[in-house]
Formats: sequence, structure tokens, C-alpha cells
Amino acid sequence: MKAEDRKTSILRCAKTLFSEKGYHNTQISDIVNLAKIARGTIYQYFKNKDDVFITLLEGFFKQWNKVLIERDDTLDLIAIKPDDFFHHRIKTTLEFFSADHELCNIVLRMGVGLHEDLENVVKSLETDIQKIIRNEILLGQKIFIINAEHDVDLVSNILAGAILRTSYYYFVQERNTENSKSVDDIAAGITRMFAPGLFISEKIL
Amino acid sequence: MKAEDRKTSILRCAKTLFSEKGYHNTQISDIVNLAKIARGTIYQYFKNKDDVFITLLEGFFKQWNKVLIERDDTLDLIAIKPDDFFHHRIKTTLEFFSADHELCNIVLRMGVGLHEDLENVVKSLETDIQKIIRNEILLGQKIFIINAEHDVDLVSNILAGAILRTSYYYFVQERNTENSKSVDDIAAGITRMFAPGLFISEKIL
Amino acid sequence: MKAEDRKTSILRCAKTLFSEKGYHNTQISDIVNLAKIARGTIYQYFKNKDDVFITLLEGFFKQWNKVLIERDDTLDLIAIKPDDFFHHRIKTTLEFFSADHELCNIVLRMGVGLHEDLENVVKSLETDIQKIIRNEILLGQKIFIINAEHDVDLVSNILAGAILRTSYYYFVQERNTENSKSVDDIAAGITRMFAPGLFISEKIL
Amino acid sequence: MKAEDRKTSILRCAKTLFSEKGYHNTQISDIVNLAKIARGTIYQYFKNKDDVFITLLEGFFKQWNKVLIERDDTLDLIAIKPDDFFHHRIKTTLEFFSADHELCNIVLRMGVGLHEDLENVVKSLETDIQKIIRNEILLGQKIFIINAEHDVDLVSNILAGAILRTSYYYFVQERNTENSKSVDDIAAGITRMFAPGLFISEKIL
DNA sequence: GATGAATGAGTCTTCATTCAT
DNA sequence: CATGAATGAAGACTCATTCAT
Repeated sequence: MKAEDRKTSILRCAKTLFSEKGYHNTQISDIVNLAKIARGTIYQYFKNKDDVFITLLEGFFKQWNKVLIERDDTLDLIAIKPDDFFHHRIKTTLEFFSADHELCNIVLRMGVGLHEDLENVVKSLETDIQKIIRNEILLGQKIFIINAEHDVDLVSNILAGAILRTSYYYFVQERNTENSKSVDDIAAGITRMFAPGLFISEKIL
Repeated sequence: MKAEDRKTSILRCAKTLFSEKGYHNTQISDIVNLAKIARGTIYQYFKNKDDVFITLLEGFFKQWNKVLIERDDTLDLIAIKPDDFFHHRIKTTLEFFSADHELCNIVLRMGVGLHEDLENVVKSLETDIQKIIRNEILLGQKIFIINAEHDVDLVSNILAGAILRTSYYYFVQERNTENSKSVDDIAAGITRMFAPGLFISEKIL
Repeated sequence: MKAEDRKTSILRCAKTLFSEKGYHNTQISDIVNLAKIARGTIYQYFKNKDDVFITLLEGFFKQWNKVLIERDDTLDLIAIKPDDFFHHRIKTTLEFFSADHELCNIVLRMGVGLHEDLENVVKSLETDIQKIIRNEILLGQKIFIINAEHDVDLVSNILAGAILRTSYYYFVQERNTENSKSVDDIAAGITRMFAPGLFISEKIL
Repeated sequence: MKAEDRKTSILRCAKTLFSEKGYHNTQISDIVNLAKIARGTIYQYFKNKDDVFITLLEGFFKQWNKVLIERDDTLDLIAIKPDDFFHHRIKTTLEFFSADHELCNIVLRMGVGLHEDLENVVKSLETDIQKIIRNEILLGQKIFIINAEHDVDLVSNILAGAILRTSYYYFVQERNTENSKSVDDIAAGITRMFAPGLFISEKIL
């Protein structure tokens, strides 16, 4: 197997296990067993266990960013109505989470209670998500489509919390149950909830 | 020292440490050192490390429930306007989190990646919070003050996510920084965000 | 409660527990719980855990010796036939074991794998039993009722082993099952087995 | 070192220590020190301390059975006289014990006062030995060479007890003292003791 | 590159014993 | 004498990481 493929295969196995059992309860032996390689081989591709985990998280964040940008290219950013854009963004993020419930589980529930270093990686990831939302809101306020009364920090945290928890609920916890919901429905529901309070009313009407 | 006091003292020390370092990186030795007791003493009061952690979480949930009920007694539940009640509930919960940022940190960030048993305790705690919110919303819809269009599961998760994340942001992460905010302001901000979309408009006006 | 009674009560509880669970798996807490006394109290009556165990074993051996001597007083040691005497002794010992199956269990199965000191106590106890048998045989050979061909060490060990194991089998293992046997039957069976080889034939016929 | 060799080496060291100090007083550190390996290495080959001990006992029993069967192949089972066969079997077992006095010591004296599981292993081992003897006697009775008056359970326990104790006495306790005896002499002595009572007289004469 | 045996620091947990009240 | 909270030495077991082959 080529080096790059082996690395990918290890990451795929690690993702499954970290998602199922969390960081601490996933042993190096679990990963190498699942990947059908020898104990020592994993250290040819990763510095240590933390390195495997961080590589996974970083890949996730890069991927998410990329998806957001690609999807925006399909939109007419001038003509679009504010709540349509809100809905589009929510939906894109939810689709991303929903496509990989293992990654979703790791980011939303796992990987905490780690060493200080790792802890910071996880924290900054959630913070990054919130920062991006924050910038969107700031922009919205500058161009008078988002109510300027709202505190931008507060609202970005509200949205981040709502999106992350909703993703966890529908894509991990209730996945494949009768309670599950389509991404469309979730995005529409979130939009319906937030739009009236978020956007300058005239623009909506 | 009397037995009950010692137990309380151990719990207080454990809370501080679990909050600072997470479950896995808090050693029994850390706890007994901070509590200034001998290694074995902690095992007179708790079956094992898990037992300490679970006792902490259970105490938290009971406490939260109790605070909610007590605060409701000060309200005229008949006369109060829906968004005032919403604001009151948000504020009470935020006050509770804000009063004990260590517990807040444990519940919102820590205690994951644990054994299956423990994992379930933590999960069910967050689920409990969401279930209580869910019931409030259901009630609100029945008495026509909350928009029946909203899916009750979705909205309760949105609110739980928003509240938990906001609490974490302001009470743990930004605590004592220039970004920090009063509970009043946060509650008002959350209400302002949700009220327009949540409540039947005539009732608000 | 008077001091002597308390000591007796502790010993009785300890005996039950040592018999049930063996030395290592019997905790001081088990004993004090069963005796309904405080943890520290046991140390008023015994130097330590070993002291409790040794007191028990020593009491047993004194008791056994006493019973043998007392029973012999009821016999006409001159007139008795050799196999009757053999039968009498076997029976007395078996009766003694059978009367206190807890003690029997401790002596025959438990209390090994201990500290060096304790180990020696247990060893010397079994050795004492064998030594006593040895002396009887030596005497029997001197007065020409026991076949002088037999090696006295060997035969005494054979008898000790046979008796100890038979006791364990019938009084501990098969106690209260359909396999159980009366002391009389066991004694008769052992006699029937040993008499022909042990005794000078003319005396038996 | 190859895996199988290492396992064997650990077992050899463990046997020496369990025999010298008993189960409870043999620490994992003692074993790894003697085997000149690291603390963790032993856990690559055995689940835990119990596993080492049980492996040892099981190996012993398999070995003993094998030796008995192999030795029987050298006999003319039709022509042999009953007391010769008795003598042969006693001798084979004694030789086996005598060849490995450490194992002998473990089986006859140690490994008691353990957890319930282990206790049962040890018990069933002694029971197995007795059961095998029992079957031989039953057979002897069926073909009219062993006195049918004897209770088969009783006699098998007598023999097991006599053999186990004699082995312990000569191969552990008095090993290398002036009291020690050759295997031949012990076997002859036991035969002389049991033959007259055990076998139908005509067959002997 | 791949292997897997070996390592040993790090942790939890137990339990006999002490001692202030 | 009795109590029971406190002690801490001791021991089993884990698991990320290394390294000779």
C-alpha cells in the first residue's frame, strides 16, 4: 500500500474508534487492530496518539471551510434575500455534519478532558466556528440587514450553540430513528426560529 | 472532622480539579492533596473516582431543578407575559450557571470520552435539560402563546444549545475579561433574539 | 459484655468467616461487622489479624488432644482388641472434626499461602497430628500388635493423609448431600481398609 | 526471545516462587524480577496473576495424566498381579511428584484461601485425582480383584489422602534430610500397607 | 518500511492498623 | 473500654512508546 493511502486508512479507522469510544478509551492497539497493521507502523505516519487526533480535527475544519466557500459560489450574493442566505448557510453546515456523523460525534461530544494542549485544539475549533458566524453577523449589521441591536458575540454564540447541539441531536443521537429529520427541515426550522428576531423586518417582508 | 463535612469538602476539591483539568487528567492524588487528606480516606466516602464524579453531576442537576422551582414561586404565573416568562427562565438558568463556573465548565465541556457508564450519565444530564425546555414549549403551544409551527424537538435543542454554549462562553471562557457580560444583559439579549420568532405576535405587542 | 465473652464472640465470628472465605479473603471489617463491634475494638483483644487466626488454630489443637485423652479413659486399654482400638481412635478424631465443620474446613483447606510465620504454624499443626499417630504406631510395634515391617513414618503419614482427606471429603465437601456418611460408617470403613495390613494377623483372627 | 520460550520462562519462575512463598505472598514484581523482564511484559502473556497460577495447575494435571497413560503402556495389563499394579500406579504418581517438588508443593500445600474462582480450580484438581483413583477401584471390584465390601468413595479418598500427604512429607518437607526415602521404598511401603485389606486374599496368595 | 516484543512510568484501589475523642 | 475516621504502604494492572530484527 502506498504511504498516503496507509495514512488515510489509519485516519479512517481512528475516526471510527474515536467517535465510538472517545479519545481516552480508544487505544493505539484498537486503531492498529482495526487498520490491520503492526503496533509500530502507526508511528511511521504519526508522531503519537495526539497527532492522530489533531490531524483528524484539522482535516475536519479545513473541509468545513472549503465546503462553505464552494457552496457560496453557486449563489448570487447580491440578489439573495437575507433569510435565504441564512438558510443557505445553516443548511450547508448541517449537510456537512450530517454527511459524516462520526466526525460530528467527535467534534460535538468527544475529545475533551484531554491534556491542556489538546484541549486547546478542540476549544479553538469550536471558537473558530463561532468566529466565522460572528463575522457574517457583523457584515449583516453593516449592510443593514441584521438588527444592529443584537450583540454580535452573544448572537454568534447562540447560533453556534444551536447549530452544534441540533447537529448532535439529529445526526448522532437520533440518527436512523423515527425522530430523525431531513437537513432541509432542520435548516428551515432553524431559519423560521431565528429570522423574525434576527433580520430587519422590512427586508423580510 | 464530621463525616458529612469531609464528604462535602472532598466534593468541593474534586469540583475545582475536574473543572480545571477534566476527568481523565484529574488524579485521585490531586484530589486528596487539595483536600489535605490521606490517599485512602477518599475511599471511605466514595466507591471510586467515578462515584465522585457522578455524585457531583447529580448534585448539580438536583440543584438546578430546585432553583427553577423556587424562582417560579416568586412569579404571578397567570398574569405574566410569555416573553417575560421566557426571559425569567433564561435568566434563572444563566444565574445558576454563572454562580458556579466550575460546575458550569464540567457540565458544558468535560466528562466526555469516559467509560460508557459515565458517558451515559453526562448525556442524560444534557438530555434532561433539553427535555424540561421541551415541555415548557409544548405547554406554550397548547395555550397558544408559542407559535405552533415550530417543531418542539428542534426548538428545544436550539434553546438548549444556545443556553449551554452561551453559558460556557460567558461564564467560563470569557469570565473576568472585558468581553464578560451581566446575566441580565445575556438574558435580555437571548430573549430579544428568540421572542419575535417564538411567540405569537399579538401576545407580544 | 464481659471481656472473656467478647473475645469468645470475636473468635466465633472469625471462625465462621475464615472457614467460609479463607484467611486472605476475610477482612478485619468482615469480622467486626459480624461481631457487631467497632473496628478498633478487636485490637483490644488481639494483637493483630494473625493473632486471631493462630488463637483459633491453637484452641483447636488443644481441644482435639483433650478429647482423645478423655475418650481413652473410657476404655480398658489392656483388654481391647487392636482393631477395636484403631477403630476407636479413628472414630474419635472423625467425631471431633465432624462436630465443628468450620474448624475442620480451616484446618484442612484454608489458611495457607500466608506469611512465613503463619505458614509454619499451619504446617506444624498437621505435623503434630502425624507425630501423635506415629507414636501410637511405634507403641503398637513394641507390643507386637502392629506389623514391625511397616515404616513408622510412612504409615503415620498414610494414616494422617487418609484421615485428613476423608474428613474434608465427608464433613466439608459432601456435607448434607446424599453422599454423606455417618461417622460410624466412615470409621468402620477405614478400619476395614487398614486392619489386615496393619496388624499381626493372629491377633485379628 | 521467542514468544513461546518467554511464556515458558515466566511459568518456570512463577512456579518456583509460588512453591516457595505461596500464592498470596508471591508478587508480580517477584516473578518479573526473577524472570528478568519488565513489569508489563508478563501481561503480554497472561491476563493477570490468577491466569499464571491456573496455567501452572492445568499444566500439572495434563502432565500427570499423560505420565500415567504412558507408563501403563509398558505393562502387560492382563498378566500383572493386582498388588503389582497397585504398586506400579503408586510408584508412577510418586515419581511424578518427586520429579517436580515445586509443583508438588504448590498442589499439596498452596493456592488456598484464594478468590472463589481459584479456590474451585484447586478443589477440582484434588477431586479429579480422587475420581481417577475411584474409577480404578470400581474396575477392580467388577473384575473381582478388589474386595467389594469396601465403599468406593471412602477408599478412594483414603488412598488420595495417603498419597497426597506422603508425597508432601517426603518430597517437600523431608526432602534432602536423613529422613528422605527412595520412591521405590515409599511405593513398596504403601503397597505393603494397603494390599492385604484391599485385595481378594486368594489373588494375593 | 514493517513488525511486535519489551518497556516502565503512572494510577487506582485495598486494607491492616492507629489514635484522638 | 469503645469508637470509627484517618492513615499510607503495598500491590495489581494499563498503555503509549521504543527499538532490534
